[in-house]
Amino acid sequence: MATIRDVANLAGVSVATVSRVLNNNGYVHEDTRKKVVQAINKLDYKPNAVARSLYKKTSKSIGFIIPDITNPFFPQLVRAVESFFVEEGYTILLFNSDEELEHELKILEIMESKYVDGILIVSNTIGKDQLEHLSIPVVAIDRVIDETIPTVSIDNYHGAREAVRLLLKKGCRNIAHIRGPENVHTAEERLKGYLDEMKAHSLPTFVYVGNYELKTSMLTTMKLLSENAGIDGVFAGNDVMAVGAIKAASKLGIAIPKELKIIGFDGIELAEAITPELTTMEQPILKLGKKSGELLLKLIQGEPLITKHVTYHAKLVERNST
Amino acid sequence: MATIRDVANLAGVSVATVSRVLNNNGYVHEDTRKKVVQAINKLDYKPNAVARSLYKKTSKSIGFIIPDITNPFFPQLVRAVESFFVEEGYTILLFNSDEELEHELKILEIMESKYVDGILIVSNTIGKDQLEHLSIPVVAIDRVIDETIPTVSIDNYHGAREAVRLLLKKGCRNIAHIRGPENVHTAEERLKGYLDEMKAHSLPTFVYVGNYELKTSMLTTMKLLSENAGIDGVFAGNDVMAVGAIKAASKLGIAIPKELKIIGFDGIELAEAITPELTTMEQPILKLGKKSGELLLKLIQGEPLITKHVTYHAKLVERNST
DNA sequence: TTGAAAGCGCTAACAG
DNA sequence: CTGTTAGCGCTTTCAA
Repeated sequence: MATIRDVANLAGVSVATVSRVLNNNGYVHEDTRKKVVQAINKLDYKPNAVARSLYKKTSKSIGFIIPDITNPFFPQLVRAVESFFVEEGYTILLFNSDEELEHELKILEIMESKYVDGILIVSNTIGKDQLEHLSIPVVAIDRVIDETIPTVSIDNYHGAREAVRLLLKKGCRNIAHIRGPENVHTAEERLKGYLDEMKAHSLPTFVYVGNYELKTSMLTTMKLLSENAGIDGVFAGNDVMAVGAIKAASKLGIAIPKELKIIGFDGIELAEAITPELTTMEQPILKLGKKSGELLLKLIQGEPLITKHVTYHAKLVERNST
Repeated sequence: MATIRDVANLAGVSVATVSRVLNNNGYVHEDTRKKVVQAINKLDYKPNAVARSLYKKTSKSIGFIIPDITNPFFPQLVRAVESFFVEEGYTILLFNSDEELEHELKILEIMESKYVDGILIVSNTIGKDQLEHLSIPVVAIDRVIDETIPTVSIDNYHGAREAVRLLLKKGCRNIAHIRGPENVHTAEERLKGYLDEMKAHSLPTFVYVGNYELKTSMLTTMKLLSENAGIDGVFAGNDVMAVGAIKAASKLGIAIPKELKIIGFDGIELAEAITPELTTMEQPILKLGKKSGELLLKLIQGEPLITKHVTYHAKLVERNST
């Protein structure tokens, strides 16, 4: 690999001059510029990003921590984030944390030592303390970690209420909720929305704990259906669990949506792939990704954030499961 | 951020000594080591990976190019690769190429300038020429790029034959194939397998071109069913298209598997999420990821590769669509 | 308009 | 066992 020195020698100039044409700053005579460019081409010279990083204390890279890329919610988010930052000349370092705090902390250390310019994180486990002392800008996605740290998320509470409202409108009266894991912020909010909406209509509530996974949800649905006669609607805490609920109904020979109506939350692609297609509260996943990229970039560039917290709304998408 | 010099000053030793305790090489007296360790802790010092990279010409990072993380085949692959390399102390730079050559080449340049230690790539578009002159070890996954470059893939040809054989065994005689995009290696191999197996049984062939996507495949299936009476089996080039075929059948009111049997290829999680669950030729995706990691790591460490090409076999997983 | 030289933080000879 | 020093490849004063 050719270095800046090789280019300088070949062009018969100093490295400083080469650096100037590389970065397009400072004065450099048109003739010398040409010589330098020629040398660059001839040697197929590419500036060494590591050396540059060392000096500039910036790496043109973003660290992105997600729980698990295998969870269908994240591929789209990652894609949106990556697209945004590639445009801006940044590279994405991707880490799966499995929501394990210890792992997350290790990742944070790696990021510090690698001089990442900014951090994007989706986590329930991490707290503001571990993030604040970081000296690297951070934006949280999907889950609010703390008032002080910038966040892009959606209004889970009202989304949940709207989901329940649809079931109500469709005639359901005995609506069960399969909630996401305890202590997970999104799951708690959605639960609260369900509870409040049901209470507002003086209807009974049926809450079962799921873990945002398909198989467990299928089993849970079977259980909840056998334990409670007359359930005519299910609001699942996310789409994956809703799909599990649909599978359960189909195994039990229960007709959807005639006998049982099911609504999910998230708007992942899977919702459209299955039969019947799943009605869901669709999150603007791409927007989440893009907006969090924008906030982080501003932070990196030292601009102040007017609003630290951006909240989007989930949109009802009616399909065939209701 | 504290530097090695700060640590040295605080501990009252030279930077060399600090470096020695950091890297655990060379002699250093137990007492001095202790002083250094204390200073490190006191300052919460983390070695600067960028500076280290510059000197060692290695970055402890791996570049990974995939077409699109949004394609359900890749999350699992990425996860497997990431898990493997995290263990080994490497970081993953993830890039989506959309299979665009121009984009792939730009990514390669970025990787060179960032001193990535190794490259993993899934691509149909790139050729050996652009990879060979690279001076960074490369391992191709899923698709053979060239004899000369190490590859981990599966035997698509025989997998396809086995898929067709199952349909045959189940009594199908008019089996259609929705193939993947033209010029895509995996798609060509699977097509060849289908053709040869059908020919071996002197059965007619029906080939339609898909693009590995769900919606197109659904439309294509409708078309193929309307154009050819008596189709009783469909071998889809991948699971996503098989799901599309199932949706088409369900829209048309065709019973699966009674009237029409469908088999896919890949073994993605979606196959199990839908109803009826999809029979498929399951690829050992995790193994693919792990093995390619192993090969790349050997290459990085300068060990010779005994076998440049590792081929796995897809495994028939019978579910309810056949 | 250009070059010399210092230095980003670290590692690895080389002396001592 | 420890310190001095020369880089890794680049950017940026400071002079010329």
